[in-house]
Amino acid sequence: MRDRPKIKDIAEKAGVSVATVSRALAASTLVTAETRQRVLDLARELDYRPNVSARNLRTRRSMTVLMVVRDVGNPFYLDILKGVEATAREAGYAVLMGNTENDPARETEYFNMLRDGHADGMILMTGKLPSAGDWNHLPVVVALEMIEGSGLPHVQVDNVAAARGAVEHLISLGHRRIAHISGPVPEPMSVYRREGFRLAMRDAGLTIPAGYEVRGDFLIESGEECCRSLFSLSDPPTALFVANDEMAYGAVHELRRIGRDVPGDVSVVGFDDLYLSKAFYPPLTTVGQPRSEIGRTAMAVLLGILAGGSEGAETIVLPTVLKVRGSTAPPLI
Amino acid sequence: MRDRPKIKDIAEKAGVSVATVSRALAASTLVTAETRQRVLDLARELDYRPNVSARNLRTRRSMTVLMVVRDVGNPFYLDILKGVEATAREAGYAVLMGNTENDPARETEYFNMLRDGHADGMILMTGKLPSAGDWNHLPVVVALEMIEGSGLPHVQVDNVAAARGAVEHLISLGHRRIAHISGPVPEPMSVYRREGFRLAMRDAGLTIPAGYEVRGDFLIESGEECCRSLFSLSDPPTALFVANDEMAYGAVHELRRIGRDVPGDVSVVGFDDLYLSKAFYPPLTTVGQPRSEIGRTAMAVLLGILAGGSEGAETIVLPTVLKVRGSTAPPLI
DNA sequence: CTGAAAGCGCTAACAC
DNA sequence: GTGTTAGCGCTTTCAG
Repeated sequence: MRDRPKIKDIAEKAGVSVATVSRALAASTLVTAETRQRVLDLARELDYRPNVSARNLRTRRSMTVLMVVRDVGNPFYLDILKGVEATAREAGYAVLMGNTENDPARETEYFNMLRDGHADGMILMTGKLPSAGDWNHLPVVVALEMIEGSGLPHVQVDNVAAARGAVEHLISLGHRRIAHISGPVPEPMSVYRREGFRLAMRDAGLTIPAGYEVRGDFLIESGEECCRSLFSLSDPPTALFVANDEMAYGAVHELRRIGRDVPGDVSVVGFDDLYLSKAFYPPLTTVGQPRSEIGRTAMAVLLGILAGGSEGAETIVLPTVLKVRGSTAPPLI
Repeated sequence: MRDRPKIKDIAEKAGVSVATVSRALAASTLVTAETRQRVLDLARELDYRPNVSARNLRTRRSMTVLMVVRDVGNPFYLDILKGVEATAREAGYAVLMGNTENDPARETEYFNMLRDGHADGMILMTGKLPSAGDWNHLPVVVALEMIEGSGLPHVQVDNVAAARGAVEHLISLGHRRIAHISGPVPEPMSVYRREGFRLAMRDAGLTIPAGYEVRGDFLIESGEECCRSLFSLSDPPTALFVANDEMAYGAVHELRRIGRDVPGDVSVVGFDDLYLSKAFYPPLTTVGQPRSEIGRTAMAVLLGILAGGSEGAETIVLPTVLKVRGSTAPPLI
């Protein structure tokens, strides 16, 4: 940073004005090919790099986007981040990471970064907006989660339909006593997946016994605990639809501990298809989300907004795929 | 961004100069407590936020650091990122993500971001420096990997000693036919872990049979392939030391496929202690790295450099812990 | 303690 | 086509 050559240095050496250099660098048509080449050569020779702060100040853009998640430590976000990153860099944008850890103050703080010029737009995956303030006109794309009534564009999957499909798979195998380990209801995503479970059961004419819906928090340990609770019932289930893979890992772990074979005694379906789920034992049947594509699409929508395009609060729904693997089988009876 | 209040607006309303407002906002001692309060109140009222581009241009700092990895999609980096992020934000720094995917052009590009003012410093976890150019005086901290002769500060673990400890664990259980699935030698980290394997074997007076060292690439699939190669030997091993957990998952997968029980027939030790390794079946014995602390420490060292402190190329070595779980047991014989 | 004024390095009118 | 000039919004001398 210290003593870096600036446009003025190039201008002097080239015997032209700073404006011409700026134009040449910007590949403007308003320059002779010859002067342009001279400037370019000089720039390379001096190892010139434009100062981004100066450029940002002048253009009022930062060429940076903010990707905000609840927990950077969650592997689920990885492929999404990768998709966002790839699409962003193709368009010349850098990606800043934001991590809220469910702290309202930090949620607000990241929104403020949009206003102080830190970033031009945001991909929001926390599922919530700061309580105070008017955030609706900001260049924000909601991904993964759903913020009802926000008027913001969304990129997501149909959690209800996907969950329903997963439960229908269990039903089609012959299961009738199916339990659900849900996420942290009443968060929308958890509610949707539970709703899919209920719809599938209802459509098959099956009732959900008392105690067959237990609430977890998406972490491995809570999968174990919920499973324990389910198998202390007098009439335990033969199949589990678990709202995410991590809790499914925990559930399988617990089942093994209490001596139940998966899928021999109990079938288990997860949700998300984390990349380790196929290496899991038994390989986990689960709902695959197109994570990388969610990231790419969300970024593409954001780029559209930043380019001054679509103001409409479109909702893009991407398809899920049920990955049938080794953790599901027909019931014993 | 549009029509945001600026310092000038506050100055006018407060009836002071912009300089005074700037000072008040910076909590300078050169302002009366009273004027300061007036400015602060006004700032809150107008919902003022300083423009970062302007500030960065003037101060010649971006208050941003760059964290560069080979592959953002690798879960291994998660806790490190989390540690970096936490320490960075405490100090008022934002974290930009860089993803090289082993592309030399991108590696150079991220270094250039240091020079164009995009970031003030960098935490480098790719294990390599761009070939051309003089990067040694830049505020860069190498984490996780080792770049010999770079003259840069490092934050890492002792891979040789850790690997050695893992193999000694297998030896102490009674194993003598121990094989090693290595990472992509000759990358330093892979070489070190293999070196630890060799030292432990040598010290125990054990020889390494031909074909007992196979080279993988750190991915699940290569664990499977390497394992297949090992168990097509006429005299296969009774224990495996695998250079990372992902390949260990693949190896266990393959062992199961060919009908070998883990740890009954074959013991397996991994390296990294990914957070799913304890939910794996069998729970994986592995070397735990203090990932979050690596991130925090690397960022702390970088902050020290940015504060104009230590120029010395210190190397900080953090401790590893062997997590003995269910994938290792004494050999059958 | 406060104000006036000078830029940080760049882009974009506006002239020629 | 090219040069001149005026800022972008902020911090920081330098006077007072």
